[in-house]
Parts: sequence; structure tokens; C-alpha cells
Amino acid sequence: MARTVTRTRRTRPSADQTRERILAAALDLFSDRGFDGASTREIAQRAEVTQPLLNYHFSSKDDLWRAAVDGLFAALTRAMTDRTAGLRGVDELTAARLLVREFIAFSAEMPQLHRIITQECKVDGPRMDWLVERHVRPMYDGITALFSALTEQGHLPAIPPAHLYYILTGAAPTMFVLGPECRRLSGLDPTSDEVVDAHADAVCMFLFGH
Amino acid sequence: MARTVTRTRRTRPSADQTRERILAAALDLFSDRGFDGASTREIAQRAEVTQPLLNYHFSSKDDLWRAAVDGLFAALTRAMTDRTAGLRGVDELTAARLLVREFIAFSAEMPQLHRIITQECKVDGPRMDWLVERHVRPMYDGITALFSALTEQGHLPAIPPAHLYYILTGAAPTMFVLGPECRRLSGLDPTSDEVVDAHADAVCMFLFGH
DNA sequence: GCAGGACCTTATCGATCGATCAGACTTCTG
DNA sequence: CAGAAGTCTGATCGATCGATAAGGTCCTGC
Repeated sequence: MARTVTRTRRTRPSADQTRERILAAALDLFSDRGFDGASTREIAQRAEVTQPLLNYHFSSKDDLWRAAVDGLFAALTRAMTDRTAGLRGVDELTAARLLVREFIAFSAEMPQLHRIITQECKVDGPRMDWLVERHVRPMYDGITALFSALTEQGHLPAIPPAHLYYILTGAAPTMFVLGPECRRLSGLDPTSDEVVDAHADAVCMFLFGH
Repeated sequence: MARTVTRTRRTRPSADQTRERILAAALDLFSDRGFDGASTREIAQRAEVTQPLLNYHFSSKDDLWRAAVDGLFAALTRAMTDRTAGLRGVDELTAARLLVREFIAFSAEMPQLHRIITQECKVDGPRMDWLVERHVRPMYDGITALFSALTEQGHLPAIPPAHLYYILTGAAPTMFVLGPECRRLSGLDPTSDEVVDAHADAVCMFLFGH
């Protein structure tokens, strides 16, 4: 594998940079247009490389998609674990509010995550099984565990955690997933810090009481 | 136009039925796989016709997509106006709860609506302008008007209506949009009446207070 | 009863898709 | 310095895409 040899020997710095440029371009186009709608030629054009180079760094379009999605969920995991690490000694309710805010901030910065989930998980397809078992289920388990603990302590109403999960993962990112539509309909800029903070305020107010 | 002539003269009953079968198949496949991912041959196969027949009844794939989306939003409009008509004399908060429940019930029965919005409205594309101005904006105006009235009367916290809109249109349908994923993750069947009712209970509790 | 329109099919077009191959260029190694 | 390995490109493959042309069948109206 050229990839592993390059990574271990690091003979040229350009290969890894090129790989990262391809992954970033692929993530944007896959999340925007879907797996079928994103052509490898357009991904290559955005990454400023030629199209056959994608098949040099990745064995197939499917492999490129998986690598891009892996990077995306790795960023989510890193953001949430970093945030959790800074919450030692904080009471559980405050910690939960801050974790929800972190999830919303990440969803605003990387709406590609939710775009890809909604593209692949609505119908059983060749990529749904991989995506759910590898990435979505850990996210589901973490969020529902948090909500179950909060419900037991009386901080949330007695709603089954599955419903809470889909309320949160719907209410939190939709404004950012539909960014261009939101800008056009409401005039708000969903990439601005003020709007992101206001949305986090709103979701937390509904979740944890008025 | 063959379409109008058929409808006015009604020479053969099969033409309109075929048209409806094509529209239903197109709606399912467009919402599942996106505009690019849904091939006209697969739509034709699901409608049990040959592929060139789509270009006989519709001038292009784009025209077929627009016709299918028109029918989808017409069904939403019909459901909501019918529900509103049955609410004379009901106080505003109860009416709002019932309208939200109707919106959730429709989203559960026809998740294609939200799937198509999220496919087309995340990036400016050839179909987003048409979809937003023709269908999404009226929905946005109706929902935000309802929320603004509720906020003025103190039934909702003072949150800008745009945020309320994206919280509702995210929290309400996501469980049904991601139906196969939900079934796999939680074991719940998002097409069953019990789960739909439970989700409506949860969203209303989330929105209108614990 | 036949002329014409409505409805549908088979065959096929050019364009674009993902993927592959041979070779060129660069950099490291012996 | 010569060869090997890593990185990238131009050319091109077969498959599939949306769309069209041409023809056939059946019903309707004169």
C-alpha cells in the first residue's frame, strides 16, 4: 500500500497533504450532493488534482467516502471528549448543558456530519450498515446514556431516550444543515457565532426547562 | 400537451393512472436517493412502465421532479388546512398543540417531504430556488406566524421565530426521516401509531413545557 | 370504416460516470 | 551515478445516464 509506506517513511511531504486536500474536497461534495451526485472528477477539481489520482490514494470511490466519513466522526469524537475532559467537578446538569452546547457548536461548524447521516440512513443501502454500526451507534449510545441519567435524576421529563435522541439530533443541527435555506428565509447567518449561540440557548431552554 | 388533453377528454382511463404511478415511484426514489441518485430507468421500473414513457408524460427528469414535489406539498397543505378547519372555537394553545401533532403525523406518513428539503436546500443548486420560493417559504411563514402569536401570548419563551422553526422542523420529523436507522438503533418502529403518538407527546412536552 | 390522435414500446443516441493502464517526473537509496 | 520506489498525469475503457426517434396499437369521431 502506497499509503502506509508513505506514512511510515515520509519520503515526500506532498503525498499526505494531497491526501488531506482530497479528503476535504470529498467530504464537502459528498455531503452537499450525496454519494451518487458527487462525481470523482469534481472532487478532483476542487482538490486541484487530476481524477485518476483519487484511485491512486484510495482504492475506489466507496473507499474515499469511508475515509472522509471516518475523519468527520473522528473530529466529533475529539471535540466531545475534549469537552468532557474539561468538566471534572461540574454538577451533572451543568455538564449536560455544556455538552449539548458543544454538540450544537460542532454541528454548526461541521454540518456535513448530519447531511451524510440523512443521506445514507433513510433507506437500507450499501453504506448504511457500515455508517450505523461504525459511527452512528456509538453516538446514539453516548447521547441516550446521558439523557437516561438526566431523566433518572429528574432533570428531564420521563420521555424514552430514543425520542429524546431524535429530538436533539433534529433540533440541534437542522438550522445549520439547511444553512443556505435559513439565510434566505430568515436573513440570519447560521455561520455567525451570535446565531449559533442563540440557537444553543433556544435548544437548551426547551430541553432543560423554560 | 398530452397531459391536459388527456385530463379534459379522458379518452383512456389508463393515462392518468399511469401518470400517478410514475409520480408515486418518482417521489419515493427521489426522496430516497436524491435527484442525481434516482435514475429514470429505476423510477420507470418501480412504476412498471418503460423508461421513455417518463419523457412522454413529463418533458424532462427535472419536470418530473417538480411535479412529484408539487403533489407532496399539496398533500401537506391539504392536511394542515383540513386540521385548521376543525379547530373553530378551540383556544389558541390547544389549537397550536393539535396543529403541531398534525404536522408530526404528516411527517411520519410522508417523510419524503423533509428528505427532499434537506437534499436540495443545503447548497444553492438548480432546484433550491424553485423549492424554497414555491413551497418552503409558505411553510416557513405559516409556522413562524403561529409561533409568533404563541410567543406574544406568553405560551412560548421569547425566542426568535426562525430558531423555533428550525427546532420544530428538526425535532418533529427526524425520527421518521431516518426510519430505518431508528428501527435499527432503538428497536422502535417509527411507522407504528404508538411510536408516532409517543413522539408527538414528546415534542409537545418539549415545546410547550414539561 | 377509416383517418387521426393518444398512449406506449423498442432501439439507440451522445454525454458522463468510475476505473484502469502505461508512462513521465521526482525523490530517495545503494 | 544508477536503479528503485513513490507520486502524478493523459488516454481510454465499458457501463450507465437522460433524452430522442421511429413505429405500433388501440380508441374516438366523422
